[in-house]
Amino acid sequence: MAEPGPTSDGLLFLTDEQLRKGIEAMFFAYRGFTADPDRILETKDYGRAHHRAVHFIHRSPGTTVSNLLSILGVTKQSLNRVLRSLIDDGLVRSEKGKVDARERHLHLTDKGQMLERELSDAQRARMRAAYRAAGPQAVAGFRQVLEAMMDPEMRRQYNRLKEGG
Amino acid sequence: MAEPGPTSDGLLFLTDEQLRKGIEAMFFAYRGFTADPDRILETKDYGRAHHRAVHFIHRSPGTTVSNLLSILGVTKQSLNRVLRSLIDDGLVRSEKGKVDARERHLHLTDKGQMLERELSDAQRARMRAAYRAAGPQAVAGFRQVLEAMMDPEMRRQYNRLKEGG
DNA sequence: AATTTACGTCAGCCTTGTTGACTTTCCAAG
DNA sequence: CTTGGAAAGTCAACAAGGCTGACGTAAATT
Repeated sequence: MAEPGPTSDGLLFLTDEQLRKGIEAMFFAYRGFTADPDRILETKDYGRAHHRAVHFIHRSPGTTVSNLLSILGVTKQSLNRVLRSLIDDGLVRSEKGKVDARERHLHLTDKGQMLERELSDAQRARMRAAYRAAGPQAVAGFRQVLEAMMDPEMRRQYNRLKEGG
Repeated sequence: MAEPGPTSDGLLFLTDEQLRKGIEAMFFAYRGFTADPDRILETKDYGRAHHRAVHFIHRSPGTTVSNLLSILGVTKQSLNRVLRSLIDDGLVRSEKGKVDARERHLHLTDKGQMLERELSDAQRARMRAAYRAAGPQAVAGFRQVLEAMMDPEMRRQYNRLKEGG
C-alpha cells in the first residue's frame, strides 16, 4: 500500500484512495466521538444540541447569546429552544448585562456544572485513550490536520477559544 | 503552553486543557468536513443521509440493504426513505439477488455516479488541502488517532472497507 | 426622535432519526 | 411439502433539531 509521502516539488503524493480512507475515518471516528455523551444525554432527555450549548457556556462563562450563536452556527430560534429548556431545568442561568442591558450573559448553575462534568469526563476519557494509543507525534498531527480542515471562520473561533477564555 | 509528551512510565501527559482542544478541534473540523457536500446537496434537495448512502454504495457496489444498515447504523425505515428517493430519482438501482433473492443489491446508475463524483470531489479537495497544509507526518498521526477513537465495531467496518471491496 | 441591536417568541416547515405493526418474499430445516 | 424465520418493504406516528418569516420589547446608538 502506497503511503502518502513528500515529492520533489514539496507537495504530497495523495491518491483518491488515501483521501477516501481519511474521509471514512472522519465519519466513523465522529460517531465514536459523540457516542458516549449521546448515551448519557439520552437518559436525561437532552440531545447533542444541549451538549454543545453546555460545553461552550462552560468554556466561556458569561458569554452572550450572540456569541453562542456565532460559535454554534445555528439560528437564534433553534438555540433558544435548547437554552429555554436548560434555563427552565435550572442548568443555565441567564442574566442581563450590566454594561449593555440588552445582552444576556449565560452561566452554568451547579446542576449545569454537574452535567457538563459528566459529559466531558466521558468524552475526554475516549479522547485520552485514543491519544495514548496513537502516541504524542500522532496527537500533534491529528490537531494539525483538523485545524487545516476547518473553514477560516471556524478556525478563528477555534483559535480564539484555544488560548484565552 | 505544555505540549503532550511521553513520560517515564511510557504514558502521555495529557491535561484536561489539551483534551478539550482536541474535542473542539473535532467539532469545528467536522463542520468543515461536511460543509462542501452540504452546499451541493442543498441545491439538489438531498441531505447528508443521501450522501452517506451514495458514498457507501459507490464504495461497495452491489452491497445489500442489510450491509448498508450495519454500516450506517440507522433503522431500515430511515434508510429506506432515503433509498426510496434515490431509486425513484434514478440515482440508485436495486436488484434482486441471484443467489438469495430476498436480498437487494444496490448500484449507482450513471446519474448516481455523477452525483457521487461531484460530492466526493468537493470533499476530497478539502481533505487534500488539509493534508498538504499539515504534511505527511501529520497525516499519519491524524489517521492513527481517528482510528483509535472509533468504537471497536465501527473500526471493524472501517478496516473491512479499507482494503478489499 | 428615529433607528438599530439583542433577545425572545409564535407559527409552520423540513430532514432524519425513532418505534411499532404488518405484509410479502423467499430460503432452509424439519 | 410445510412451516419457521430472515430479509426486505411499507404505513403510521412521533421527536429532535435544523430552518424561515413575522412580530414585540427593551436598550443603545445616531
